[in-house]
Parts: sequence; structure tokens; C-alpha cells
Amino acid sequence: MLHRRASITDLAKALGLSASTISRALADHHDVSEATKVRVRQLAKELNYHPNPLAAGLRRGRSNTLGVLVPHITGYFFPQVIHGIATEASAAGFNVMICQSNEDVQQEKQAIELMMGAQVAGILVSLANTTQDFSHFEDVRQQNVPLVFFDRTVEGFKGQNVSTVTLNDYLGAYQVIEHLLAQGCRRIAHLTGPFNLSILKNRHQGYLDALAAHGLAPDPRLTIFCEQTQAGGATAMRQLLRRPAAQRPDGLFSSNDLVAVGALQIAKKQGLRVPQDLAVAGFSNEVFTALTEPSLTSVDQRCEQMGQTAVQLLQKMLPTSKSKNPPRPIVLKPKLIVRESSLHDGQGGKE
Amino acid sequence: MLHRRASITDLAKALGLSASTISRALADHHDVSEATKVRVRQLAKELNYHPNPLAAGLRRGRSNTLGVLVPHITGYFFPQVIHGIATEASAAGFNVMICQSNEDVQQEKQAIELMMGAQVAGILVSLANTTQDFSHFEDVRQQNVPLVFFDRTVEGFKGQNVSTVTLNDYLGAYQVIEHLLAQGCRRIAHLTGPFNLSILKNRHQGYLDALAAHGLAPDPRLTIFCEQTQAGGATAMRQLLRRPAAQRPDGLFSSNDLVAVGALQIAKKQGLRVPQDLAVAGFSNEVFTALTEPSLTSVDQRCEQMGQTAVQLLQKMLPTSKSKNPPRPIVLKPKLIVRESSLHDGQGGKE
DNA sequence: ATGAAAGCGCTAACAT
DNA sequence: ATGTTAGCGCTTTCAT
Repeated sequence: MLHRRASITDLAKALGLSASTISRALADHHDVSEATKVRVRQLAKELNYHPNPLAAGLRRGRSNTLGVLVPHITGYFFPQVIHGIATEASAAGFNVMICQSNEDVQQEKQAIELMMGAQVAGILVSLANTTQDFSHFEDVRQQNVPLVFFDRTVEGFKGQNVSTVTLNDYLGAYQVIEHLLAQGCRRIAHLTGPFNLSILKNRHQGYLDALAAHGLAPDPRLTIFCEQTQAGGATAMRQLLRRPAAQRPDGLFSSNDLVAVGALQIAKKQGLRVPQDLAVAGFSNEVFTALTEPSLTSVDQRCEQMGQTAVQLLQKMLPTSKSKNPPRPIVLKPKLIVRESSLHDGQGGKE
Repeated sequence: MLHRRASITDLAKALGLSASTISRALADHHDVSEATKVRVRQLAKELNYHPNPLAAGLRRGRSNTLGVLVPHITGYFFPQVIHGIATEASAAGFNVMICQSNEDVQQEKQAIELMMGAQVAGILVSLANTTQDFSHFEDVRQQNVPLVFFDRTVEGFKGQNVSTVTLNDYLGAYQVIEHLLAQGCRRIAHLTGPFNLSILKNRHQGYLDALAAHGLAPDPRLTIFCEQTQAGGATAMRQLLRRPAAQRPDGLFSSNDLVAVGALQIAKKQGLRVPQDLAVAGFSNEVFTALTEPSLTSVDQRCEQMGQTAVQLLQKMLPTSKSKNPPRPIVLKPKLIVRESSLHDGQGGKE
């Protein structure tokens, strides 16, 4: 038994063939005789031969691994997107390598280097929320490695082999507001966070436009910027409830589910009935939205579909693909999930 | 500007030196003159040189990447462990490559091959719950690639370079039961799942032994095997409540938080007061345990610490390490987190 | 202090 | 249908 793994030359020697024939046989190349192929495959199995992807990658200048870079893998969204990516990639014969930036540009940079070094066939990225400078993607673009930004993208970083998949956040917010208005709400507050990422800006705009479209002038005092945590939501809610009765909201739209829960808990603690006195909706359809009391209306971000779509876009940009132009950006449609927290009559839970 | 990345020979030519000198200079080898090192580093920067890890790995037969293989990255546990791994690995100069088995042995096998092919310096695995056959780890062992099993491990797969980190699940369960008994519970039910993974078996044993230690004979009818989902918990609870009053539990310990929530919701719906009529506790300290009403008592699994410990064990098994014997298995101590669902007096929330 | 040469395992252009 | 040759980028002995 060998200590090292069997290599292609081991097979070649054992069968009295050349390395190239072995290589071709294993690749099922058309001009290798069937008999030889059988012998090669047979021996490969016996010797427990596994091809060395490093050597192949080095030689070919490209591997069959896709790199995925996300800010983190906590919560519902990113793991689900990754699941979609993994499924689609696997079906297309790709391996997947996952890295986290921990919302840190420096780590984002390192991860990109790691992936480029591994000669990945393409890269799928969702940006860290602090990323302002994109020089670390220059290399990727220059070497024509296909790049897909998903969910958290950049304006102004275009290229032949660069594309994007996003959710229509604007529409998601718009739908929430229309739903709350239909439930009879007239003073709808909005909890949001910093606007560096366009996501939150777009949701805010959807909120404003939906109100305007229904003839309601948005009250700027009802948009509250808060920390994107449960505590942040609690603080914001307390602040809202300290105001004179006429200035308090009868509906609440939070751009973040955890923030919504924080607000929900304070509202209940202060004696408000949800949804009767205050209808509440969040964004992301986190797992726990189904577990709170009342359960929380939210917006599903089509996570799996986003992952799958991202891989499909990537494939269109591979050198093997015949499409010439960079694929157009894809924008997915969000799905409003109505639950108890916003449904004035009925039991909620329906979709 | 080059299309391809600058290589070591590009630097060599440009400086009139040999490739070996460049290699040594970049590795800060002691017998390269300081002057040369400076020139090399300078030019490397100018040409935006990045070493090619594939070539280095191929040559050295080992990379500085660690492979992490988990069943999935949903929920709280695995992402947190991975975070611990990533932090510790990064501090030690390792890159991390994450793969999922999706609880499927076949995918587990593929991922191991991918990692071995990438010449990882070591592998950290938590097994798929269906894994019975371990032949895919034979290769890893034979080539002496350090292997650490965490959380979900195997009995009977030992080796010079194989080690384990687990949680003391038995103790976690034991502590839960002692806590419930202290709250006055006398008939404590246990919701659990299939025993293929030793985790659930150990928690069940902790449950039994804790009762016995306090002079209570465990009633086998109070151990319910159910699907490990919210729905499974709901079904189990309904089943328990259909029994005559004297046979119903006054305490409930679920080996899974989601199952606990399902049970909790049914109990409330049927008019039981939690914790007064039924004290409830789960296991894993999932994020949502703090968000339910009442909030759910659970057991923290020391996720981050588990990840860090796993990397430390791995380092001890690297060829560079001086330790000779395989490190002893590490067993971490769980931490009971008491919340409202089990606290008969007081408000809970303390740890 | 530096260079020459060999080779890790694989593939692909160019023979035959 | 198979072999020969060269080389991907790097490290490492062995020279000088």
C-alpha cells in the first residue's frame, strides 16, 4: 500500500501506458479505446485513485470550484441563499467553497485572495456593510473571473463578467404598507438603520411612495433610525410611545425582523394590543417570526431562488458559455407573508 | 499590464535574480541579503504579486487551509461553532473552507474528497446524522491529515491523528432535570428523537439518572419519541394532554428547542399556564428561545468554545507540533440558561 | 548570498 | 489510438 495517493503516473506505469492516455481515459475522451478505458477505470478503483485538483487547477488555470463570500452565516437569509447556491452548483458539477467576511472589508479582501488563489471558476459575493472601496475586486475583473453580487451590491462596479441578483426591496416595503393601510392603519411608523447599503434606503423609499400613492403625507417624525437589534427596536418603540397620543402610530413597519420583535415586546408590555392598537410587520421572514406572539407579518426574500439565480447568472458568464453580453441584472419579487401581528380580523397565518 | 497574475519568475526576470532567490526572499529566509529582500518586496507590491497557493500546495503536498464539514448551517449551533473555528484558525494563520453535507453521507464523502484534493492541513467534521460507514475517512487517516470530530462524533474511529470535542450532553440534561425538580416538578416528560446519534441518547440518560438520583422512578410513558420539529413537539404535547389528569406531566424537557416551542404553544392553547402548570425546558439555546412567550429555558452548548477548542486540538496534531500522542478527547461543560418557561417564582432571565 | 535543476500531478499541443 | 514533450508556479536540495 502506498503512503501517498496514487497518481496518474502510477496508473500509467502499472498498465504500461503513458500518462496522457490515462488522463484521456479518465476524462472519457473520445479517441481512447473502450477496452483501455475499462482497464484504466478498473485499476483506478483498485488503487483508490483520486485526481489531484490542485495539479489540474494549476495546469488549466481554473478549477471547478465556486467561491461564495457572505458577511456572516447567522440568521435565516444567508444560510438559505447558500443552500440555493449549493444545490444549483452541485447540479452543474461545481464544488462550493464558503467564506465569511464578518462584515469586515479587510477579511473580505483576504477571502477574495484565497478564492482567486484557489483558481475558482467564479465568485458569488454579498458585500460587507462597511465596504466602500472595491479595489479588491479589480483583480477579479481583470482576470475575467465571473463575479455575481447578490443582495448587497454596488452601483458603479460594472464589467463584462460582472452581474447582480437582488430583491426588489422597494416593492417589498410597498406591499407591506399597502397591506397595513388595507387593515385600516393611518399613521404608520418605519424603523430603519443606516443607509450605506441601498437595501434599507430602498425599503424606506417604498414606504414613502406607498403612503403618498394613497394620499397620505408621510410624517418624517415617524421614521426612526435605530440599531438593528432587538434592543434597538425596543428603544425606538419606547420613544414612539412617549409622544402625545395623537402623534403615536397605529401601524409599524420595521426593515428588520429582530427590531420588529423588540418593538412588539415593548408595545405589549405597555398595554397595547397587537394588532388592534398597533399592527406590526417586519422584513426577512426569519424563522422566529412564526414563533412570536402574535406571530409576525414579514417579507420573504426568496433566499433559495436568489442563490439559484446567482449560480445561473454565473454560468452564463463562464468562458464555455456562448452568450456574449453580460447578463442583465436580475431583480426578484418579494413575497408578503401575513401573520397575526398585522391582521385586524381573522386569525392570520395564511399567506 | 499583464493579463495573468504576476508569477515568481516575472519578479525574477525583472530583478535579474533567480526564482529560488525570490522564493526565499518572500519567505524571509535568513540567508538572503536584506537589500535583496527589500527590492523583491517592493517589486512584488508594484506588480501586485500574489503567491499561487495551488502551486505551493502541489509542491509542498500541504496547504494552509483548514476544511470544515458540517451537516448544515441553519439554526444557531453550527454557525456559532464555525465562527469560533474561523476566529481561532485566522489567528493561527489558517484559511478556512466550509462545506455542508446536508445530512447526506454521499455529500459528506464528496466534501471530504474535495478537501483532501485541496490538500487541507486538517479537517474538522460534525457528522451527518445518517453516517454509519466511515470508509471515507480512511483516506484521511492513512495520509495522516489531522482530523477532529466535533459535537457529532463516532465511537470506534480512533487514530494517531484523530481527536474529538463534544459537549457533555448527559450533564446538560442532568442539570435541566435538577432545575425542574427544584422548581417542584414531580412528573417530568422528555421529548426526544432517534438515538443514532449519541447526543440524544446521552441526554436521555442524563434525564433518567437525575430523576433516579432524586428518588423518582422514571415513568417510561413520559419519554416520547417525536419528529425533531415544531410540529413534532405539538403532536407529542397533544398526545400527553389526552391522558388522564394523573398521568400528565408537570414538567417537560425537550432535547430540541424547536420541539419545545411546538409543545409550549399547544400547552398554552389548551389552557395550561407555563410555567405554573407545566414547566418547560429545551436544549441548544437557539436565538428564538429569548423571543417566545414565555421565554424558554435552555442549555447553551458552548458553540464558540467548541470551535476554538477544535482548532487547538487540530494544531496539536500538525506535523510541526512537538506533541507526540494524539490529544485526549475534550468534553465541554454545558451551561443551563434559566428563563421564564421554567421559573415558578421570579421573572426568569437570569442565568 | 545566490543559482541551477528537478519535480509535485496534471493537461494539451503536437507528433506518430 | 497512443506517446512525447513541455509547462502551469512554486519549493528545495545541492551546488558554487
